[in-house]
Amino acid sequence: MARAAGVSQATVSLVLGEKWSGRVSERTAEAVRAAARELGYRPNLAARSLRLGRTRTALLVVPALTTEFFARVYTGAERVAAGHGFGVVLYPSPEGVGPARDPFDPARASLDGVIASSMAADALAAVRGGGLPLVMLDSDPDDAAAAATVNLDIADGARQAAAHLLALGHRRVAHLAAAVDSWTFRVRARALAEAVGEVPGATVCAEPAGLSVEEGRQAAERVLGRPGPRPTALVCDDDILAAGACKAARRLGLRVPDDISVTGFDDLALATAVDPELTTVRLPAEAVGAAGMRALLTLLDGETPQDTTLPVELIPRASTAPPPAN
Amino acid sequence: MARAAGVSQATVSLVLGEKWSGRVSERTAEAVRAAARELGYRPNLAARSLRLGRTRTALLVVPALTTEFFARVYTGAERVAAGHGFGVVLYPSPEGVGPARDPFDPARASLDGVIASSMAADALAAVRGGGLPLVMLDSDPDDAAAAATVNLDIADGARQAAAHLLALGHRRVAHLAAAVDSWTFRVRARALAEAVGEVPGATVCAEPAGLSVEEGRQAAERVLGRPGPRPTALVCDDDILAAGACKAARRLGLRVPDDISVTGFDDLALATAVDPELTTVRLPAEAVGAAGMRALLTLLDGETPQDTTLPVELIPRASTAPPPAN
DNA sequence: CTGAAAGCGCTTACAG
DNA sequence: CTGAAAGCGCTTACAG
Repeated sequence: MARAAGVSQATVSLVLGEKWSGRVSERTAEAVRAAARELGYRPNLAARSLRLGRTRTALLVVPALTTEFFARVYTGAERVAAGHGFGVVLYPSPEGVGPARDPFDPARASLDGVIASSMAADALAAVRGGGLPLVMLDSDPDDAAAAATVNLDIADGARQAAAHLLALGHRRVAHLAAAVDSWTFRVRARALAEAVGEVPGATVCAEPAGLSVEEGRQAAERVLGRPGPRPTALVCDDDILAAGACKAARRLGLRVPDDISVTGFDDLALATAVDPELTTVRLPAEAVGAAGMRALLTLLDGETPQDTTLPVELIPRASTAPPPAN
Repeated sequence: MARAAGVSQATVSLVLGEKWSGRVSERTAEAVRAAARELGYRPNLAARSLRLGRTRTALLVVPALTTEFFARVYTGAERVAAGHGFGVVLYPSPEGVGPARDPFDPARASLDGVIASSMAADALAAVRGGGLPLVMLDSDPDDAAAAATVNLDIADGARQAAAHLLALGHRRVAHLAAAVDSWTFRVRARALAEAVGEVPGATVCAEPAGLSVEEGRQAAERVLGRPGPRPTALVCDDDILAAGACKAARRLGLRVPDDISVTGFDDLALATAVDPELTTVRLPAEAVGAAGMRALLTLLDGETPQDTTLPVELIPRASTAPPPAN
């Protein structure tokens, strides 16, 4: 205890907590700071939490940390949290096999709030009822369980992709749809269908695919191998799927983008690692995390955060071109 | 407090802490459990930490969370931690611009130990001197600061890549070397040079590259565009660099693997997302995280963990082949 | 301007 | 077998 080196416990707390102005003399304050520096003193957070009844810790529930996208969401949330003396604890859904873990051990009891992605619905179910303030990410804004929602303008992104392809002259588009029952993917499907439906003679058909390169490749091979006129463009629900679609095209002897155009969603590093580089809808993952954390902080302040919808942007690259003359 | 619903505080603590056998009657124990269930009682972790002087929290220091590799390291560490009632807090090094954050705010004071990657050296410097138990990942085993080290057999991986290429008939290999001053990359360079040096007439030249697809591409273009006999194989320090190398080859009109072979390190999802799929040295990232956490737990038990070296495996895929006849 | 005291919710000897 | 009490290190009224 820094008390040994000067004054009383209360004074130390005041000075180090920046609440001393007009209550402690400048001389004393400086003495306290010097002693703290000397001793390398750090306040005990457990004691502070106990006293304050808050832990300044948030739980981020994500489907899996091994995907670049959610790693970035975390990064954004964490940065904002740090600026407010908050910490973010991750709760990645148990992926694959393995015993389901208790999300509250050891987190729950020392949590102030939860930020959750709609894709981590299962994990979230365990957290529900905790009565903790909840901010949902990329989710149905009408979900009553969430005190606030931070969304991406996903529908607009799907429309931008459709408009890009339509303007290029494509009329037969296939949608490689993520086989995940989540609000964000339903929105993509609906917006895409509507946008394409507005152009006479244009059609979309949807093909479900698990979220992996391999399953994307298989789904694309199904679509492209089907009898009847072949689609000239593949709109994929994310970049991973799009990478799989490109592999499928190549296997079938089709060139991207000359014979078939491909678009993705996310703009992961993968989008520019593959060749040709992917035309994709960039989702500002870090901004999502940051906005989620801000909303949670607002909630903890007893105020009502505004629902946010972040804009989204199509990045045209080398995987799209006019359809083959034929 | 569950006390209201039954007995004394001490009894509740004993029962819920599974320390009651022979000290509390079965009847009382059951009554306590029932009451806890009823009230949805959760012990306050801050109070427990304060009392026990331990927080059951570890800090994982990594260079950046946005890379799939470290996301997996975290996943492994987290899984082990959870099995022991421990939490893992991430401290990603400040990447790019932005104010350097204080790694101790709010983590430090409530940390029991640190697990750190050698690639996060800068961030670690801030943590040093904290006097916390430290487990280093993929680092120089002679580093005195670490109480334990968890390593990958990186040298063997480099040797496997070299042997694979040499067996295929390659004699001129170039090394796209990560431009990061870290033990793990120095080991790769040395092991590769030694392995190639053992074969008469075989040569390696190293070309530094920043760890991105774009910088990998540029470095590969420098190597391949140089006057004199062109290398027939490119050994890259990671998969990202290898993806860049493949793009460079294609830009120069060279086919992978017919004209030039490429290998990577890591075996990220990226390795099979690109076309052709990458021959690469698979590093068991999750196992590294898990072993790191186990070592830290051993340390916290007052025992001395053994240094670990995890085996590594070359995965031959489509980016390597015999050199062109010529 | 500064200090003594209470109390946050636990766990762990110590009595009984 | 069970309870009363101390104490972990803070912060915040409350005195002085």
